[in-house]
Amino acid sequence: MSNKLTIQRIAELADVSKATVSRVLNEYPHVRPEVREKVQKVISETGYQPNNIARLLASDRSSIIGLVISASAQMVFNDPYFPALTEAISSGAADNNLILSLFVSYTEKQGRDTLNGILAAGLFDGLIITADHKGDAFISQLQEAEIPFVFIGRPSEAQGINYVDADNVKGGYLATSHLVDLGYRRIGTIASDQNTAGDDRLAGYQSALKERGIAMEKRLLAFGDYTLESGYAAMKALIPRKPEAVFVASDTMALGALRALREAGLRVPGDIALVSHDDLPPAIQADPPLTTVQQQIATTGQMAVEKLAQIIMTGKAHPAQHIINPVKLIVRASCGAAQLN
Amino acid sequence: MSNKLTIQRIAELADVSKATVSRVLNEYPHVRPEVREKVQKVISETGYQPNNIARLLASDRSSIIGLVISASAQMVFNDPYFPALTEAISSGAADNNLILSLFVSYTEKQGRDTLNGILAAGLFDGLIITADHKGDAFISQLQEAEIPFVFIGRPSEAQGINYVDADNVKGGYLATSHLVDLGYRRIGTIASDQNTAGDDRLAGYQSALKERGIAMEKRLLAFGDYTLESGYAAMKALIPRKPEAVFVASDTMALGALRALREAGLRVPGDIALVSHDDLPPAIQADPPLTTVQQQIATTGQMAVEKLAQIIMTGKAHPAQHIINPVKLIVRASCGAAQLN
DNA sequence: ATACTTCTTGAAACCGGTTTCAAGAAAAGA
DNA sequence: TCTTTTCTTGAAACCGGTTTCAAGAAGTAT
Repeated sequence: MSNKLTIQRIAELADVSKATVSRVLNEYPHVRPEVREKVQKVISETGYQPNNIARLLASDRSSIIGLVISASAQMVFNDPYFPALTEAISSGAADNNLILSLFVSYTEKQGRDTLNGILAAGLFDGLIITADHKGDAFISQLQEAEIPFVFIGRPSEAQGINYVDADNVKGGYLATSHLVDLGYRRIGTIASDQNTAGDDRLAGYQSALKERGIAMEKRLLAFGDYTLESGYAAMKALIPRKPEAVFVASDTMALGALRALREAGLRVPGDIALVSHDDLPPAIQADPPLTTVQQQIATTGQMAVEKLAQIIMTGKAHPAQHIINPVKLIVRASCGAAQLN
Repeated sequence: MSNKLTIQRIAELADVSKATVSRVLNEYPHVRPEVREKVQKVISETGYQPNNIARLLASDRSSIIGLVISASAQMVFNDPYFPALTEAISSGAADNNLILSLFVSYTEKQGRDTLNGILAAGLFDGLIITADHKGDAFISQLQEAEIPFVFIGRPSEAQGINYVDADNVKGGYLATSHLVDLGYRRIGTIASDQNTAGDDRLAGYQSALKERGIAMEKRLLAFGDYTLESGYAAMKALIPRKPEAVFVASDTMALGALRALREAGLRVPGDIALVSHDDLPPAIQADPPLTTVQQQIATTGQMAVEKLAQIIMTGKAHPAQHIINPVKLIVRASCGAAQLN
C-alpha cells in the first residue's frame, strides 16, 4: 500500500519496461505470451489500476461524454421526458464504458455559454444534445469545434447532422387514424410549434385526416408549449368549438387538457375523446388512463450513445445518419375504444 | 488556428517562461503587474484555454464530481424527486465550476459495482451519494478510498458522515399538527420504512399526536415504498378503518391514495383529509391540490455541492457536518382547511 | 550457412500542464 | 554603502501514462 502503484512500479515488479506493461494493458499484439501472463499476474496480484488522467493526457481520449439539456426550467422539472431520457443515456453510457457528464441550461443563450465552456475544457470525447426548442443555434459552434456529437430530436436544419428521433409523423398519424377509426369526425388537436417533434406530429395528424377525406378545421387546432398549463389553456379554447375528439401532442399537455375538461364538467371519453403522445408514466396514472403513442425513449437514448460511441471510435468521416425509432399506439381508456368493444 | 495553443506557445508569445504563464493562470502572487498584464493580454487575444487534462495530471485535481443515484427504476422514473434533485445539483456544480458526472444504478449491488468503477478510475474529486434505501453499504467503500463525499439524506449510520437532509421529523410533525388543529382526531398515516426520511416523518407524526394527547392507533398506520402503487394499496387498506385524515409521507404516494379514495367514492377533503410531504409539482397538479410539506430540494442540492466543494478545497480533516434544511407546510385544498375559513 | 523478414523489447520522447529550486534583482535594514 | 531579506523569474523535474524508434532475437527463404 505504501509504495504507490504506477506503471513504473509494475514494470519493476514484472521485470520488464513500462512500454511492455502498457502494451499488456492495452492488449496490443507483439508481446510474448509468457511475458504477457507474467505482467498480468503482477497486475492482478497488486490490484493495479492505471491512472486514467495520465492515460488520457497521453492518448488524447477521455471516455467522457457530455449530455447537454437545454430546456426551460418548466420542462425539465415538470415533464418526465427529460428524466427518462437522461436515465436511458446514463445507462447507455455505462454499457459503453463511457462516463456521462450532465449539463442543464434553461435558455438558449445559457446553453451556448455552457457549450463554450465544455468545448474549451477539451475534456469530452463527444456530446449528446437535446433541446425543447429547435436548437440549431448550437450546431455551428459544435461543427467548428470538430467534436463528435449526436442530436436527440431532429434539429430543423438536419443536413449532415447525426440525430436520433422518434417517428413523430407516424405518431400523429396513428393517434389521429385511431380516432377516425372509432368514428369521430370533428377531431381537434393540441399541437406545438416549439420543436420539430411538434411540427411532425401535426403533420401526421393532417395526413391522417386527409387520407380519410376529412377536412381539417383551423378552429379545432390549438397550440401549446408542452407544459401542463398550456394544455389546460388550449383545451379551454377548444371546448366551445365542440370537438368530438382531440389529439394532444404530449401526455403532459393532455393532463392539463383533462383538467380543463373536468372543470367544464365534460367526461372523457364520453363527451370528448383524447389521444396523446409519449406514453410516459403519467399517461397510465391519469384518470382516465390515456390512450397514447408510445415513443421508446429508452431505445432512443441507447441508440444516441451507441451512435456517438461509434463516431468517437471510428472518426467522423462517415456520412451523417438519421435514426428514426418506431412508435406504437397504446390503447387505454381516454379514446373511448373500450366502450365500443 | 494552425499552431496549437499550449502554455509553451503562450509563453513564447508573451516572452516569458511556462512557469510564469502558469502563475498568471492560477492567480499566484509574485508576478509583476506589468508581466501579469502582458501575459493576460496574450491569453485573451489568442483565446487560449489551458488543457484540463494536463492540468489535472500535474495538479492531481479534476474538478469533476460524481452524483451517484442508487434507487429502483420505479423511483427514478416515476417520482419527480430525483430529477429535481439532479437538476439542483447540476446547477450547483455549474456555480462552483465543477463538472458533474451522473451514475444511476438500480440495485444496491449494482451501486457498489458502479462505485468500484468510479473509485478505480480515480477521476473524481468527490462524490454526492443519494439512495432511496438506507444505503450504508457504500460508506465503508467510500471511506477506504479516502475520497471526499457527501450524502443526501441521512444514512442510518451517520456517525462521522457529512450529509444534507430535510428536517423530516419536523415535516411529519407539521403535517400531523395541522390535521389536529383542523379538528381531526382519527389521523392515520401512510409511512415508509425504506429510508431514514420515512422513519423520521413517522417519528414526527407520532410526536405530534403524543403532544396533543391523541393515542396512536396501530390500525391507522400503513406502509408504502414511495411508489404511487404502494400509496394506492396502503390507502385501500386504511379505508375500512375509517380515518378522518391521513398524513401520507410523499406526494407520489398521496397521488395513489387519491386514486384509491376516488375509486371508493370518497371525497377529499370532505370524507377524508390528506396532507402529504415533499411539495413536488404533482402536488399542485393533483385534484384536489395537495396540502403538503415543502422540502427545499433545490437548496438541498446546492448545499450538498457546496459542502463537497469545501471539503475538496480544504482537505477533509474537519469534523463531519450534518446540514438539516428547514421544511414548511403549504396549505392547499386536500386538508380541508379552506372549508373552515 | 547467409540474407532478409518479422517479432519482441526497452530507452527515450512526448502529452501539457504544475511545482520546486536556485539565482538575479529589488527593497529594506544596518 | 554593504548586508540581509523579499520579489520575480526561468530551468528543469515531475505527474503517469502512450507511442515512436531502434536494436537484438527469432524465424523464413534462398
